[in-house]
Amino acid sequence: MAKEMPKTYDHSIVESGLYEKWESNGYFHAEPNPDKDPYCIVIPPPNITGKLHMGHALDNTLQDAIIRYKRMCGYETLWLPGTDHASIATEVKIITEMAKEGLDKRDIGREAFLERAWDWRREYGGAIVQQLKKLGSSCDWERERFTMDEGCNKAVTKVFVDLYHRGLIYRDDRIINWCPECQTALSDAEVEYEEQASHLWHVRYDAPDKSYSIICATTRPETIPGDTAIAVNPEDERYADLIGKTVVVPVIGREIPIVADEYVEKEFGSGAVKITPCHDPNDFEVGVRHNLPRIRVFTDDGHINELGAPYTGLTTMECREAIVKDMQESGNLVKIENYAHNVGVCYRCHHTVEPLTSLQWFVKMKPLAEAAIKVVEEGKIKFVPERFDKTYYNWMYNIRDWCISRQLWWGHRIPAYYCENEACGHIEVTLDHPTVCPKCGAALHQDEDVLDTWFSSGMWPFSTLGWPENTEELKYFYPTNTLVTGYDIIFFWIARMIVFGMEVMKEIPFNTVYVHGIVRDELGRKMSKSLGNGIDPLLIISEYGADSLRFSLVTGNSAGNDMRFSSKKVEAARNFCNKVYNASRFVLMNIGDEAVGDIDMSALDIADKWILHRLNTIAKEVSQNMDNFDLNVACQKVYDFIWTEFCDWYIEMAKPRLYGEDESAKANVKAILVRVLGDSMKLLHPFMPFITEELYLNLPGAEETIMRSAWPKYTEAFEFAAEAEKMEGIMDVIRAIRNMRAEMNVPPAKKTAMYVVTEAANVSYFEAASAYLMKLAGAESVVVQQDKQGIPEGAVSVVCAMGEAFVPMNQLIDVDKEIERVTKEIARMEGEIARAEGKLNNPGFVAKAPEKVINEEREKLAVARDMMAKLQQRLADLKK
RNA sequence: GGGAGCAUAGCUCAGCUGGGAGAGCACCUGCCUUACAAGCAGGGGGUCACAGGUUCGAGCCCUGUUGCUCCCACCA
Repeated sequence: MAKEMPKTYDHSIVESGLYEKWESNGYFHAEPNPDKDPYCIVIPPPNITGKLHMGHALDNTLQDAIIRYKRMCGYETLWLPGTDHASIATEVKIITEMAKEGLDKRDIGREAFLERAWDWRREYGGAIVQQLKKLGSSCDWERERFTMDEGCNKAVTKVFVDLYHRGLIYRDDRIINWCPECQTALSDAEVEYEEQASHLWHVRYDAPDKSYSIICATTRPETIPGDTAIAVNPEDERYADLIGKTVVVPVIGREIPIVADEYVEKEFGSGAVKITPCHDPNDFEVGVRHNLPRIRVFTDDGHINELGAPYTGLTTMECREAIVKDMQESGNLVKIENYAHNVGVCYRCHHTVEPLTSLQWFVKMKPLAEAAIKVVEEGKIKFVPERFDKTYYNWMYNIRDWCISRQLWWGHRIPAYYCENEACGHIEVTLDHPTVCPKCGAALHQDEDVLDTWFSSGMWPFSTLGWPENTEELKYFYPTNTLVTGYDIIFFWIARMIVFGMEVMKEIPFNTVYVHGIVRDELGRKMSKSLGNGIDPLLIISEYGADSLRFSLVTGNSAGNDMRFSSKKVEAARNFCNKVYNASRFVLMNIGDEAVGDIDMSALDIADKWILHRLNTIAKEVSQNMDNFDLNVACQKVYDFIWTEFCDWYIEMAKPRLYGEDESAKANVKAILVRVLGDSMKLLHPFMPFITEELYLNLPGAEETIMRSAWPKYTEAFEFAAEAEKMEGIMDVIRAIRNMRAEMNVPPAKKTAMYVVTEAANVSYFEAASAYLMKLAGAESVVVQQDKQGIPEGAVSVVCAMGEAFVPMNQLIDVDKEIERVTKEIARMEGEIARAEGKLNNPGFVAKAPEKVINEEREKLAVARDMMAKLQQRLADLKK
């Protein structure tokens, strides 16, 4: 096997067949299992319009890492996948596509349009699923769901009907955000704000008899035809005597009252505001308070209607220009100021949103928010990192009613049926599809509108598990465990899931929300279509492999923070794959074809104990980090362990025995190599599923798949703290000798004799490690002793904490350079002694610091003084 | 107006409950040492934004300042 392995890792070979095998063997599948604890993640369902982007890659890498870890830990692990119909996003795309064929959705009608939408879903909805598979996502595809499948439809309808009958969903003519481009209402969350340079137009409203006037400023003169009042602050003396009087709307000529309302700030502008209840949310409230008439002058498609005469038929922008011009002519326009203000735009099409009054369906959020706030306050749901609970509270405390009806066709149609008998006017909201009015027997027709796409995604954690049926899955996996998502959809989605979970299930939907940031481009810019700076994860995967992409997304950044995508980082990850691959190649080449037995724990040498101890420690730490959702730290630790400790040190230290004659030593070192490599693969598997599976399966004694093998756990048997510490001390000596050789320009090939002088307690350790000194520090022979007898005069000394190494190579060295090196060491040691003495001479430190810290400091000082003495001796010898 | 985050090596970023500053990349030196040049060995480089405070001890905790970013609200 090993002999045919090429020197360089090729991800394309390894990553091609594995996923299919995993999937067909059912490794991702979960079933309610009373013998195991459940662990469940529901995927944030990607839109069916979607193509995998870096955000998905990050989001799903994190989920997969968590789910694979938990699976190996022995949980019955379900990662439940699915896609979102994405009502408005999809409809916009389909309409755009149709427009290219010269078609309008109204031309083909609702049914034909929906057919087309389902076709779209069939055609594109699967693409993202395939892309998730490329990434290695271990989802249970047998349980794949869609927000508009039968079960979800049932859940959505039932929740709507129940909330309606409990008075938590209502229909009203209120001000909403209207996108004239998408021709639908939007929720507040679906409006984004952009600062735009504009003007502030100061307009004078005259009294009918011109005996007085009042000046108002506006950023939207096109709303003037809809004015139904002027408001001033009740405390404002300037206008006190005008309250209750009327003025005339310029150009329009209609008389409107002047009202007093606290909402008006005296200091801003002229202290008087024109009130247009139908086209501004604040004005709407003023209108309600003062019982003002509502004159809506905009049409749904952004034009002026007949109530806006004489501007009827113009677009809002044309109207703005026209009315400004007309007011200039009439002399009512007093002043135009430059002014920057925020304009709301549609989050899907980015067209300016018009606030306007419209008959829509709303969810009463205040009562629903209470429970949702409480469970976070009580810590039943935790955000990781914690600070995102503030974002959540901020939204929840200031929650406003949620407009859920959309004037779209692609989505869940609202289960409200209107009696066609106007005299009856009954509205029937029900799960059935009634055709006649239960009150009067007349015909019924269903509401034309569909629900906000986030209404259905809010139910995702329980609708996907079978609710409203009380399925085994629901009982077993709900509440789910972790929800992984970006901070940008806390409002859209997280908040609504918690609300619905508490309202419908009376139970939290998940206990942890792991929040990650945005993947930006290498310059730190948001990836966007308009900038064209998006990086396609699939291209990265084909060039470097999914493992490398995943690794680069997990390491080097912490939860909740944005990160920059860096191809250098992916390359570094690819190099790591190569490293791991070659380590495996080395092991396979050396274990040969014979079976590898168990580790003989009675025959471990110091290096063996060290690597097993380190493996054990890393397994414990990595588990803790995973449990704390510090995935980056966990991944980094595994990386360091494999590369530095296992590859750079242990494999090198294994070579003398592997290439030696002692068969039992050889057998044991093979067993250890297999064990450490195997466990390393397991620890790395959550992050790099493909390569780890491949390399694991090559090892003797491997189980059927790494993904269902047992996660390495801390074991008492591998606890060798004392020996490991000695080994680290010996490694220090090796490093110091290498350092000295490099500084002295000793050719790497030049081997020398070596004498180690150390205290009695360390002699056996150094003797046990003499092979390593030869292999790694360029020794051709090693003598360990407690004094300096027999050491050739003038041998170079390397002073370390655990002992002093003497390397006789007088001819090779430059005495002046050596003096310089030792002098530098002395200076360093002086600093060390001063630091330790400073601490220990501080009475406060000795009195208050923990004993352990004080003892460590004393130990350090003792070692430093000992080393100092040796260094000074050495310097004196050199100067002789 | 409210809230949050960031400021650490040339670059990108880690740094767990406070106990001698780390990684990757880049840079310098030497090595094709039969697992790996996508590599090995060695090295240089940081008043941890600034100012105070708490503490025996602060990159980490508290207060303030400066700069940058983001979210929410929306004073027309």
